[in-house]
Amino acid sequence: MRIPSDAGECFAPIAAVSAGMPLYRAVKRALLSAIEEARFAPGDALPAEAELAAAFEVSVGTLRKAVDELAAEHIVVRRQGRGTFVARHDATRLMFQFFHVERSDGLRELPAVELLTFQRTRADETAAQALQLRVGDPVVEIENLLRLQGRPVIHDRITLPAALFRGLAERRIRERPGTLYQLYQAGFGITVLRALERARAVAADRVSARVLGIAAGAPVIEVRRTALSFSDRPVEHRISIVDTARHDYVNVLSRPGAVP
Amino acid sequence: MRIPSDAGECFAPIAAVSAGMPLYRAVKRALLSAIEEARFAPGDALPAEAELAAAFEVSVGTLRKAVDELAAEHIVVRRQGRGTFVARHDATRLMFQFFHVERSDGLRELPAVELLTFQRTRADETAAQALQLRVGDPVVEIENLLRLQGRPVIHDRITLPAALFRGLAERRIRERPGTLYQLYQAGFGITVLRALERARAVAADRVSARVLGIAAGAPVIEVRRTALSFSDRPVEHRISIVDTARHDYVNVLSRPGAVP
DNA sequence: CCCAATTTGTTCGTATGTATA
DNA sequence: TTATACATACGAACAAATTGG
Repeated sequence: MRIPSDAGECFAPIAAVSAGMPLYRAVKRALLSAIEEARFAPGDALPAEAELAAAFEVSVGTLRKAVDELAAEHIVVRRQGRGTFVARHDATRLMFQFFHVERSDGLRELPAVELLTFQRTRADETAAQALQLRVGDPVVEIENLLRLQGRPVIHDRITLPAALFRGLAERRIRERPGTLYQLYQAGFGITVLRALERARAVAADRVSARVLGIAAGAPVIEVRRTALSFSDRPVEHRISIVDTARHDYVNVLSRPGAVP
Repeated sequence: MRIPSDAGECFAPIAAVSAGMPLYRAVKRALLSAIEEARFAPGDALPAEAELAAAFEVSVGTLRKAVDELAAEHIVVRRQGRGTFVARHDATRLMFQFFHVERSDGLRELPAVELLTFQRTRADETAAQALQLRVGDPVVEIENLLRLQGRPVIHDRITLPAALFRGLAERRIRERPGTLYQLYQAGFGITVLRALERARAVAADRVSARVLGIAAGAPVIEVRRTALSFSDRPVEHRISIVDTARHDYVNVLSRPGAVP
């Protein structure tokens, strides 16, 4: 026996909200808002489908269609027999969704990260534009070196809006147990959902060349990434210098799932 | 009044085929096979959902789930009130699914293509591996120059398995009305469904530098693309040299649709 | 311009299968 | 074993877009 649950307290019947929108989309928005407002934290289970359907006063099929889209966007994860959970960042997700450098022979490997510098400063024009800040707004700048097979391959310069990362200190980065995005999520309630990347070839500047142990002027890829959270809000700007002598920057196009 | 249609002639009842597979997936496979075998050509309408469901002896809901996945993979396109159509390559699809260079200010533009060379030759090791051929197998090599805003930006060297492109002649490429992938599809029954791209930074070689009007040795991005058709069969190998002085190689991550 | 037929899109409700604890 | 949860499948009804008369 089980207490009839509390989904009714969490969600109001929909309908009124939907303006020309299909019902399942209105349900999706409501669920999205609940997750965004942290009424369900990463790792939490959502109420069961039947409960949610009852709370929203929609059929199970409609509720499922809403959850289908959230699952396709990696915002929730479904596990048959267990429940539906708010997606949590982990090494696997980083690897397959956000890490795009692999060995030329195709082998993928988790990078070993070394923090080089940490400083509080003010947004320059590039960072301000990417993060939708004003020039001079306070930001945190992090410089990382990523190694693959012990060899330095990526030099990252990361810019974070200080307003979103209150209390971020060098220690928290050094002593974090998992990935940086796990720290964003667990430590600051910021979930990175997707990212835009633009790459170009440049000659390695002196700093990156020294860090990566290559000749200054060697051709490297510069990747500028803007990481987005809910409502496409930018939460991180990152410039990566990638030594592509033994590694590639990969781009798998159009994989809406398995293509069996 | 309408003749009861011929879907019954095209498809047999499913069930027997499915071995541990969900029914909707067996239906999907059957539809996929029909499209792959060109029983429905690109641009053709599939039979109506009700017809297909009747032919397969499944419910409309099950049929819809199968078609949902095909639509998500861009293999078919649905149009409310009109029907479901086998996807056809066009400039828009090229632009959004396969063309990843855009101006640094974010503006996208269709490239103007100039054919530089066309020759029949034999696969080298790189091409053979990418195309799953043996070294020395006959291939067609095409060299293209792509301009954006009149300025040369991309130098393509394309390798095609001659066995798949019987009768391909320089004229057909020069006189094609649309994109190269449209020619593959309309002229040779080869549909490019997705592609894998690996990029690295290199110093421009003398040939590409001259073609692109840049200094030899300037840093450029080299993109190696393998285009895949049904069952992930490789049908094209392409090495693109991209001048990223004014343009970027873009990678939009995790966009399973709109994120509203 | 409107109407009717056709087709996909949305929603409902129910029943059964399968994985998990 | 039992209960719970998601996964699959069915069938029906209505909405919305399109087309042609």
